[in-house]
Amino acid sequence: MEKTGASKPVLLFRTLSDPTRLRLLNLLAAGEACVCDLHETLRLVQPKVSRHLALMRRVGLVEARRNGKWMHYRLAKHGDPLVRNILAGLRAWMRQHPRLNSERGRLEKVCCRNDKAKGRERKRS
Amino acid sequence: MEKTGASKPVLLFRTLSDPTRLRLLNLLAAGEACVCDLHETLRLVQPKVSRHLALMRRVGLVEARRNGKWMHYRLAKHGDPLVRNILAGLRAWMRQHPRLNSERGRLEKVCCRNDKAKGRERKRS
DNA sequence: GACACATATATGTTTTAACGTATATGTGTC
DNA sequence: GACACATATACGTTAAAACATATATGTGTC
Repeated sequence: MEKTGASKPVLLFRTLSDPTRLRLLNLLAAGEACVCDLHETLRLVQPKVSRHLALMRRVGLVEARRNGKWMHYRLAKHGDPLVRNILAGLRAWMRQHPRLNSERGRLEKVCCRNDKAKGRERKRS
Repeated sequence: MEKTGASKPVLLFRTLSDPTRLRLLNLLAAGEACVCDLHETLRLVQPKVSRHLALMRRVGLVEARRNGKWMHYRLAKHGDPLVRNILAGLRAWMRQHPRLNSERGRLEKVCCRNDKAKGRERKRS
């Protein structure tokens, strides 16, 4: 392994080279979110979202935090200048992309709705 | 096609997510080079190098120029800030990578040697 | 046109990654 | 412990990428 020495950026780029993962990163750029919000916003089946999040987590792009039944994902704080640089460029690109912007907008609504549901659930107890 | 709108960076990242292509970019970061110099430096079979160069050319990462029998490849001038940003970060990373540095060093020697051969060939005519 | 050399592409095969679906794990409530 | 819900993983299938090898193209020389 690691014959040519370029394996770290290769892994990074490979991880970024999937539309679903970029859409997830786009949503997470707006802040922390739980899996249900993400998969509902993107209208993707839950295992698909979980799988991609797990992959990005292994690579160190995102971090996770459990809160009761919910897993909250967020962008990782990247010490590596290469990663920081690339993510900054990517976020700039995403900000001027209509469809991705509207997905971020949709996430807010979904989050809101789900937070209320969670609230109600807690009230019942 | 283009359902989520993130296809451009996806293509870019996918193109960058291969060790051979990164090694080629690393060599081209030092300047123009012809296919024979590249495949000799990396000790890879020629079709493999040609294939990867063709792919990067289609994506717009590199440009080519024919000079007699030889095809010279160079990094493309990237108008797109995303590409520029990413390539700048990548080059910075490569510069501090020993194995990639030594490959760039080897390229110089190979180039030198091949240029002499080309010169001799031209002299013969 | 015949030949040599540099480069490109085509072909068949193998590897890798994404997918959908099913199922497992983990947590809170009763 | 039984159940409901959120999330994760396992499994079999399908699609994409990389590969080695063979062959085609393109250019210069005679």
